[in-house]
Amino acid sequence: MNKRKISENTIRRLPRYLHHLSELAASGKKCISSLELSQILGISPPQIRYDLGHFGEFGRKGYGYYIPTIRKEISRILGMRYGYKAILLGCGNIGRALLCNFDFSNYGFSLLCGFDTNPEIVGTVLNGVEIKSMDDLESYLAENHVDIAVLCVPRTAARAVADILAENGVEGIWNLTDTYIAVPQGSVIVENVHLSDGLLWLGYNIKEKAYEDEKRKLRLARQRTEVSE
Amino acid sequence: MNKRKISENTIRRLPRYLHHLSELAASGKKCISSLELSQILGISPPQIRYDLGHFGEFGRKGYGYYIPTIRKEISRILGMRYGYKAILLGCGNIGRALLCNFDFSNYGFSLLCGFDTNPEIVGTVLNGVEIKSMDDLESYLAENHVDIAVLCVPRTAARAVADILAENGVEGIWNLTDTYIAVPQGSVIVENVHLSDGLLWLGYNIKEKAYEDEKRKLRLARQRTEVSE
DNA sequence: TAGATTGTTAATCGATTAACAATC
DNA sequence: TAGATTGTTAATCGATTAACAATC
Repeated sequence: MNKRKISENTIRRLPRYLHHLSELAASGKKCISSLELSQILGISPPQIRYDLGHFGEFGRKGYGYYIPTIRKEISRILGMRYGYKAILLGCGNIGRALLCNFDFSNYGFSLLCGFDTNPEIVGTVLNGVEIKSMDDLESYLAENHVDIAVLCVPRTAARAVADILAENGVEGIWNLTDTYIAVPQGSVIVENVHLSDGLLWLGYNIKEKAYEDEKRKLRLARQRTEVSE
Repeated sequence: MNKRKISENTIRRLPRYLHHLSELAASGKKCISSLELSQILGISPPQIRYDLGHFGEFGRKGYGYYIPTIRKEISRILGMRYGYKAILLGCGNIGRALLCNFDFSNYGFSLLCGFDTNPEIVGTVLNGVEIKSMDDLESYLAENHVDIAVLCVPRTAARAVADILAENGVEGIWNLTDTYIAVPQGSVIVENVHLSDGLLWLGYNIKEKAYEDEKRKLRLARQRTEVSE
């Protein structure tokens, strides 16, 4: 372990390592080499060793990595033991889907409450989480420390709500609206999910694959003609 | 424009370009330089020019890019004009959220129907989309060409459903379940969204920022002591 | 001990950017 | 024309990987 710079890509890979290691642990596996892990992840063995090497020496030469140790270490690196406090803004379809299905505690977060503007759901409890009025957001933030806001409001409200969050000490915004949010450098940290980007990426790759398949077919047809001549 | 290799990063940036250009178009802007666009996107001007340069010469020297042209070009590159056919698997909370809120047609996709196992919702219509029985999935795929499957089933069913999709000619899987799916090289293309990865990334960055802030505070305190001595 | 596998450096590879000719 | 900005090459920067000493 040394002070070499940790790349953004390394950080982005850590949650993936954790996910697969948890699956392996659930299946009863205790130990794994970087080679075996690389086959599951599609990431090269030196890449895995280098990534982990930024944070310490977690493996054992000649054996590999002990899964419980490495899971604990990655959780620690990701800050999962801090019990970050989260609130959820906007309990429409997406917000409700997260409220009801997403297991925040499994990732070391605790979801304090939700906020919405609709008077019909304000005051109700969804999956054990109370829905408060959006009007009370600022006063709530003044009285409670919130680390992360899960932003699920309509796109038209996204910027305004993000500003309130940033001005009131929220550390991070998990932006699940269908727009991007930009904040000044050094202010709140934003993860812009923007789901549709992944769908468009798929569309591009399907187009390219069809094109490549077509090219290969033509090449094969040409070869066959040449042989028969 | 030439045959230089197009990087994965370039493709991943295209949907973002498109999103911001659409917002600019909606605000009535007609023309933009790579410099101005870079300030909106946080991507360097040469990066933008280089990215676009892979696909053609869309700008005008001395002026910049005409927004309608560049939007059309990026849509074309992403394959948005092919009207890809999509189906949605699993109409639980997340699936329903996408059915009701996600504007597939806005991204050039058409959502044909949904599938679920719950007999109470099979046969119903949600936001104009018919929900069919999961039992009929294979026969549906045999009779209809489907480009993309939006996978929202429970994680326990994810792999089994993905296999059926891959074996029956679906080109791409937009995997919104909370697990990763691996398929053989050259088979169906998978986009593993795995939402929680982004949340963990936020957690890491909050931890690091707190640590950096702490270090800076200590440094300042030390400097002040030295000055007063 | 022999075999296996880590941790880490140096070499390589690929992505970004600086710079500038072309030209609107 | 002068000023602005693209498109593209060459230079730089950073990320990945090959290789191997260390060692379980």
